[in-house]
Amino acid sequence: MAVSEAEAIIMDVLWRASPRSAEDILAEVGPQQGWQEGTVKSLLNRLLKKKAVKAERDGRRYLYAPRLTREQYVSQESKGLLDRLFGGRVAPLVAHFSEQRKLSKKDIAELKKLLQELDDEQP
Amino acid sequence: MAVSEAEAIIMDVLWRASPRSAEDILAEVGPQQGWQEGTVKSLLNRLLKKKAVKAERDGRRYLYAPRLTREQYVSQESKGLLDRLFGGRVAPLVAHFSEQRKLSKKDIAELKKLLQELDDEQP
DNA sequence: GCCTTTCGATTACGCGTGTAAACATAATGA
DNA sequence: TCATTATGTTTACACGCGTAATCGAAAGGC
Repeated sequence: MAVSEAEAIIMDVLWRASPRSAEDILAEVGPQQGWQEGTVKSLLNRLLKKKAVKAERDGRRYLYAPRLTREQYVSQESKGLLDRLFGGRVAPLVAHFSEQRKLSKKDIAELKKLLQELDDEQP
Repeated sequence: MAVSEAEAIIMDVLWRASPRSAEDILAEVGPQQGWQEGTVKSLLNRLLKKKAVKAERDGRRYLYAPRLTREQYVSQESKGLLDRLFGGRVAPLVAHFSEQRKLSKKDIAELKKLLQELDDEQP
């Protein structure tokens, strides 16, 4: 089963640093999201059930760590969107952002460099 | 409120051609999705409630047409993903697909052309 | 003028989600 | 030792979604 949006916020905290306790996670995400203890605990339990995180006992409490990597998650999500909306092809996606004026100077520069590198590695 | 995934499939039919009757939509999408009449009608009603489609009476029945454009929908969805996963920047997204070997020759060629055109229009 | 067919509208129902309260349990402090 | 605290587990509840069955009304057919 898929990691939901609220769950992904918890994952984000764990991707930044792990393993960490529930208290620790709450401290980082609670104030910002307006979540309280029970909410974070529930989300952690659902993530455990989905095998997206693992928990290791540390005395009285648990320390949580990702099992699903950020790369895996990002891949699933972006492939889903690419397939649903752009026929699975990257160029139309970029064209869309270009039309939407969502390409910054920096993006353009980086994209050029990226394409250059691709040329270099496959002569 | 957001257009859900099943609803988006109905929208797709309407984006391809509209206005069309519920019967018509069912014929196109039912067999393929395994949906039957009631399902399509419900989805249409939810889309009406969300103001994503409009309905115009045609004798005994209605003809449905998009109110939300495909462009709008695609923009919302892709901006959402971009912001959530790539800090709102396009280059990292493309880099991700590149690392994932999801860039075809064709993509690369089109991207080069796109960047070239961007250079041309802003000398 | 009724009966059947054709549409749309309403209602239903199980499941996941967001958000937590309530409960259980073990450790700790008085 | 007994109440309190700290943690995790279970239960709750409203809401949206996927999927339809049912209801209601209008339009023809006879």
